[in-house]
Amino acid sequence: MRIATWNINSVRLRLPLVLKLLGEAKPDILCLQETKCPDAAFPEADFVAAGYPHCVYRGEKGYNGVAMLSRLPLHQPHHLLWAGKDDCRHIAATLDSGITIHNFYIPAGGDIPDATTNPKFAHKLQFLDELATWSKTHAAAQKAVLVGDLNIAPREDDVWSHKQLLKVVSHTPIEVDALNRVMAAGQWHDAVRANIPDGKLYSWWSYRAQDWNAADRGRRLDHIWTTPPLREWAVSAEIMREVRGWERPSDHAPVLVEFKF
DNA sequence: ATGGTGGAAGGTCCA
Repeated sequence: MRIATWNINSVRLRLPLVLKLLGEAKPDILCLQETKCPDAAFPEADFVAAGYPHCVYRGEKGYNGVAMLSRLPLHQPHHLLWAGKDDCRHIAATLDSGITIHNFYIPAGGDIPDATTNPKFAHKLQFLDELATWSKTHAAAQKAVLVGDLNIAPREDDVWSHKQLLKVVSHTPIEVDALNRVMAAGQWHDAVRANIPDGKLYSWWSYRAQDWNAADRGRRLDHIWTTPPLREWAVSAEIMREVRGWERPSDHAPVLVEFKF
């Protein structure tokens, strides 16, 4: 089974790219973030026609939005409220095997890494704090996969320059510590780094570079984790960097993990 | 130190 995650930055604008990815990478489940699409306008019929008959999605106009496209039946679709909002940053569903997939879009956090002056950063930290609390009681013993745009690059080799990004939201110590607390609380296992342990690895490159590929100032913001019962089942991982070079791309590349189940 | 781009809007906000 192959599970992929991709921040698509408008599922309607990039519908042809999603269909191309489904055709080329053939994931069994593709989790999307930033669909920016109300549910009534979600292009479900296109995904059904492409061989993904089981779709769950939660969107709103303009911002946020998460979805899962699946070849396999998805049961008990649901979501939880985070940081006191109901803003389409989480959706979950369970496979026949009893494995639950959680798809998250964690707040980006704004520009200033200070929770006292920047409400967006405070929101991000509150979301992470609640995710840690929830992970402690709901994750470790379960068969679960957590994927998504977590908007944090935790390791030094998850960013192009650790030193230059220490004060840049997505790689500040306060965020990295918060994400590490989530991982510890749920005993979450990083299935991507477990399979690609060494070297620089990115899943996002800014639109603001003249040549994103040549500059290569990326960050690994998108993640696929498992709980301990599934950790040995994740046998390979890939970040599809070439997709960032497709026409009118998302600024994120898809991340894919293959499981032996 | 600054500004750079892209999406959904139809203002600006968000990333």
